[in-house]
Amino acid sequence: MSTDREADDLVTALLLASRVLVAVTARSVASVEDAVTLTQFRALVVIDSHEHTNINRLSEQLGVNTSTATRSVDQLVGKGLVDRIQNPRNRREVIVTLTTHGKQLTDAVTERRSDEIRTIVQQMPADRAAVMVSALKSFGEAANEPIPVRLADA
Amino acid sequence: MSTDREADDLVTALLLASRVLVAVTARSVASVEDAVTLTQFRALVVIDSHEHTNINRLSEQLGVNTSTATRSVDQLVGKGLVDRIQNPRNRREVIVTLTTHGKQLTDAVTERRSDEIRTIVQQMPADRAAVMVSALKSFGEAANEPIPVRLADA
DNA sequence: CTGCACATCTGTACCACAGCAAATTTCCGA
DNA sequence: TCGGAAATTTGCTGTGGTACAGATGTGCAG
Repeated sequence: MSTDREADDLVTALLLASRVLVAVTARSVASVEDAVTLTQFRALVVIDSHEHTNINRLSEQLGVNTSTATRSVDQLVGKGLVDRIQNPRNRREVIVTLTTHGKQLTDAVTERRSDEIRTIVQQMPADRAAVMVSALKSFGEAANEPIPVRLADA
Repeated sequence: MSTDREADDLVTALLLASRVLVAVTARSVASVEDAVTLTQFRALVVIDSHEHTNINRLSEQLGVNTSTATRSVDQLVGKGLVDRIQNPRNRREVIVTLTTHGKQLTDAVTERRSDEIRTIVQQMPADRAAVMVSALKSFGEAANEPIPVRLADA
């Protein structure tokens, strides 16, 4: 970044955009709150992104006790959204994976979020939209590098 | 937007940025989870943004029963974060406002979020950052117009 | 003044979630 | 083989969020 002034402007603009995107995300998650609770959905997302995870790592990712993770998985199994599989290499471990039903649910949330974002994007002037893509990619890349905070509570 | 192709690229880029910003927001909120729960914090945010709100409107904004809103306010009052004030015009109504302590808490969260965003922004190439501000403002404005979804669960 | 509607609060009940402690099964190194 | 560590599960307990129904107090129209 060149000047502090420009940086402040960008931070402010991102704060504003952040509110919009968080609200969009909250709505998309709320659309499946009849099927699963917020905690259960967070577990689904972790399982989706870390295929073949066990209870321990799941609990770490969620920042909760292992017993809590066990019971979250219990409920998700009961709803037919995930499967418990014994690891043949290590029978102490349980591997948790999404069922097709569970995958459909997480995909539905993402799709709903995409739809809302697309609706907004279509209202934007073309010239602004054109320059935004590379800038956002750059932002995403910049975010991946630093990781200046603890991961537990993400 | 000009072409569908460009629109899809932008939606994808925004989905990526959205994940970053949601994670940043989640961390900033988690930093005060010792003081208040997530639901209580959501109430604080509503009260902060809609100064002089009553229990009914608060419950509508949160999408919960009025009794739930009453009890959330109970707890927030107990923690010294909000004040109940009898509306002199209408003694049926209770006006809820943030105490200075409550305001400090919500501000602290925003500040933490700004700090994290600033850290990311400083990693970006200057040329990308320069064009991003106007584009993001345009995005924010575009989001305000449509409101294609119900507000209750925001 | 009376009755109805409104705003809030209270009682009750239920479920999700959280952690701690203990039990069980399994793995692995000595 | 034996003992400790690891992974999961289960029992127990507490807190919080939520809704429904009902009580209380207040404003307002007739």
